[in-house]
Amino acid sequence: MGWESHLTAASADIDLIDILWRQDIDLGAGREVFDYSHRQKEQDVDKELQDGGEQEDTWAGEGAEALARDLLVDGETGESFPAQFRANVASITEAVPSENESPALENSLFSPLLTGTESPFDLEQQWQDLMSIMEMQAMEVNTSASEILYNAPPGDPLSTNYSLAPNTPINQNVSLHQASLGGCSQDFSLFSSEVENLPVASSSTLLPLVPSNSTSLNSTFGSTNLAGLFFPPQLNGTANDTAGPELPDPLGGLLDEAMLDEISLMDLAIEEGFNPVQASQLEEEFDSDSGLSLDSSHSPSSLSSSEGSSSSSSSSSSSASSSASSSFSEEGAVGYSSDSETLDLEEAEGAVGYQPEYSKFCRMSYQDPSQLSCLPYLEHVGHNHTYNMAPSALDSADLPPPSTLKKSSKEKQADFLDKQMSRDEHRARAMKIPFTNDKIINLPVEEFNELLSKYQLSEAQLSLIRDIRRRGKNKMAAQNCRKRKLDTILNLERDVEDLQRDKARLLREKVEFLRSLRQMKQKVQSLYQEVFGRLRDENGRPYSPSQYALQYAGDGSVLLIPRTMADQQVRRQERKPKDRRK
DNA sequence: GGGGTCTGTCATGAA
DNA sequence: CTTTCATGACAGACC
Repeated sequence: MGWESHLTAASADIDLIDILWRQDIDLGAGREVFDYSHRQKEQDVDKELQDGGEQEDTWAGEGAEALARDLLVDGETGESFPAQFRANVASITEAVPSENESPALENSLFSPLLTGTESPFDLEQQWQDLMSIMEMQAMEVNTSASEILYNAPPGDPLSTNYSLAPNTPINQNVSLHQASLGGCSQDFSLFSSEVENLPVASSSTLLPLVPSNSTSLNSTFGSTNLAGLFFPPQLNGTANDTAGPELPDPLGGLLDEAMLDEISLMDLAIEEGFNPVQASQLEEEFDSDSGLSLDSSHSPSSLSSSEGSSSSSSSSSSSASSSASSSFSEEGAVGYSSDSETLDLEEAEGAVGYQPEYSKFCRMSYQDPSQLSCLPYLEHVGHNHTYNMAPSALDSADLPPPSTLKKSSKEKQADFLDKQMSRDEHRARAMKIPFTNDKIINLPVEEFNELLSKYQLSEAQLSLIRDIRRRGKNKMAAQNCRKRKLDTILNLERDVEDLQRDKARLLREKVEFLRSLRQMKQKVQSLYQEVFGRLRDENGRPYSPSQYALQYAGDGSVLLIPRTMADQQVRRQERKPKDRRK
């Protein structure tokens, strides 16, 4: 059924995630980087190094936002940089005496594309995404994929995907060991205009950018330091720069801020959420999901709509939910002439119009006995309660037994027929009711009253007839009610499958978007490092990444500006979104 | 014998 | 007020 396709979709997602994860491993993002305890430890060290303290919320403190800050979330892509990363950088920078002190440099490690980490964090949404992934894993027959996620250390595939380890090929590629830009020439094609504009920008506003022909770049900065160039200090609460302006995003409209926030949050949530305990809990949830325990997405509206759809789709069994009562009841009243004595009677009495409706209930086990007569093999399937009498049996019950039968067999048949008769039929026979229970139950009120008026009936008889009618109608109502309930369940299950398919597809798309985003970001990082590393001042010396930063102007030009200036601008730009979100 | 399912019935509320 | 219908709850029959 659809279940299989769902399974395949789910496994495709897992494959995709897994592939991405492996790619990131190839890129050098080791899982140990995300070790939680280690991270915390490193953060403590960071606390001592940083003076601002505004980013030093504890993990337990302020939930997602605190998490985001502590994880040094990339505001652009949501990539979270574990603290160990910072520590490593700090240790490297210590080896470079010419550089400024760790706080600034640490922060300078982060991409100029980094924005403030504050984000409109829809944690619940992220959790739902997580649950989706879990769900897909739970449905995955091959457990290997789920093991990867469940057992993975805090650095889960996704978060690992979007993390940048210090030794990623990107950084290596852009290291200034390379004499030319060939290594990333294709990258420059993205921003060739900016590169060409560099000299113009420098001459017009700020320090002149001296084209680099030096080969001592690496000796001065080291590739790691160059990487450090790449990251503005706005995440840093320290001296020089807490709020340098985030450099204009070269990716421009491609990277919508909201989108980036969401991505970053997703990463965090995933990183947070993928621990074995929660995974198993989620698994249990899904295991116990019978299709009725629906999540919030299956709201009453969904239910009603599904019922409405059931009416239209599932053999037109019921009409639109709210208006179903009247029409359905009509159908039901006629569809379930379960106490009907004979089909002939119905037809003779003008109940013919009801027949087409029988097909509606073919799926149900409590079908109209008259319908069962069309499917004789069903008569003895399942429960054979004495309440309902098969039409054929009813026929022979009302008619005298065939004379060809021996008396003993007659008695046997009579016993059998007695057993087949409903209790009300027994009562009616005992009370000598002069018409069939089918008439009693199914005749319209007027005709029913007419029928009663034709006979002289005792009070007891009338009472019994009214009870028979009431019970008969209620019996049909109960049958209809149960059928509706079953249809509703089936339709809800179908809806759940559809929604799960949609969700899996959306998750797939999301992962693909994240991947392309990551690639773009890496290109930008490469370009930044390449450009900055080649800049030389009047004396032919490279610029210190802790003192200068590149800034992309709106017109496509690139400016080299002092860090302090850049930080101020970042601070200004950071304030705006915060205000907007309040 | 106990549990699950199916079915009929009753009580109740709504239309 | 009566009738009809929907539905939850319960019980009996059956497997």
